[in-house]
Amino acid sequence: MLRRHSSVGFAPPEESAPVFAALGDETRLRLVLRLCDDGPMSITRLTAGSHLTRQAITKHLRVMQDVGLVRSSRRGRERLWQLERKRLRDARHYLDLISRQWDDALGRLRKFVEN
Amino acid sequence: MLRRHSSVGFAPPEESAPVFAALGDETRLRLVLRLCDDGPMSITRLTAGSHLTRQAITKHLRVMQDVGLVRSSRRGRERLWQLERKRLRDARHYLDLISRQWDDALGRLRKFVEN
DNA sequence: TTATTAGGCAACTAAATGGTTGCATATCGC
DNA sequence: GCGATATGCAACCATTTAGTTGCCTAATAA
Repeated sequence: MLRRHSSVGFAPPEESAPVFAALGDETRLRLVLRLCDDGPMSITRLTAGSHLTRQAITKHLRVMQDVGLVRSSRRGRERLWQLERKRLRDARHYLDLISRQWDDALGRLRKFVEN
Repeated sequence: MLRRHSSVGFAPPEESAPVFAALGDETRLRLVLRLCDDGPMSITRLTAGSHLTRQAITKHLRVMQDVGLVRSSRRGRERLWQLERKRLRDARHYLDLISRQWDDALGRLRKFVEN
C-alpha cells in the first residue's frame, strides 16, 4: 500500500493550518498549557496571572474555540473553559505523519541531501 | 519524579509559538508538504503549481526560515530550499508533551470533567 | 435589595501579515 | 556577447490581528 505524494490521508492543509495558527500565539499557547495543567477554568481565573485584559483573553479563547481547540460551558455566572481532546490530537498526528513521510522521502533522496 | 505545572521541560511557549505560527498558514503548510515529498526544490519550481506569485512564495519561505523550519543553499543561479529536520521534530515533541501532560491532568481531575 | 462579581458586546487603534508590482542583478546556454 | 532564466529588493496596499476602553447584563452574597 504505497501512499502517493502529498495525500497525508486525513486532514488537508486548509483544515489543519488554522489549528496551527491558533497554537501559534504565545499567549494562546500559555492558555493551552494552563488549561492542560489545571483543568477547566473560568476566564477571570485565566486572566489573573496574565498581564493582559480579560477581554484579550476572551478573544484568544474565542479564536481557539473557532478552530475547535477549546470548548466552554456555563456554570452559574461563570463560564468554564476546557481543552478539546480531538483537535490537539489531530494536530499532533498531522506532524507525526509529515515527519514520517519526510523520513521516507529522505531515504529515497539520500543522494541529494547530506544532513 | 513529579513534573510541576507548566514546566514542559524544554521549549517554552515564547519559543514554540512562532514555529506553530509559521505552520499556521495554508500556503506554507502546502510548501512544507511539497518539500517533504519531493525534497529540496527551487523557488520557481515551488511557485509552479501555485496560484501565487514567486514573491509571495519567497516571503513564505523567509517566514519559515526565520523560525528555522527551512534552510536554503545557493546552487548556481538557483536556490534550493529544504526542510529543517530539528524544528519540525521539536514542534511535534511539544504537542506530544502537552497531550501526555493533559492525559495526566485528566486522570487527576476526572471528578470535574465528564468527557 | 443592593453592591459585587463574572461575563458579553462594540468601537477603536496600532501593528503585523499576505499579497502585489516594478525593477535590478546574476548566471546559464548558445 | 546576448537573450532567457532565477532570484533579490523595495514600495505599496488591504485585511487581519492583538489589544484596549467603555458600557451593559446576569448571577451571588450579605
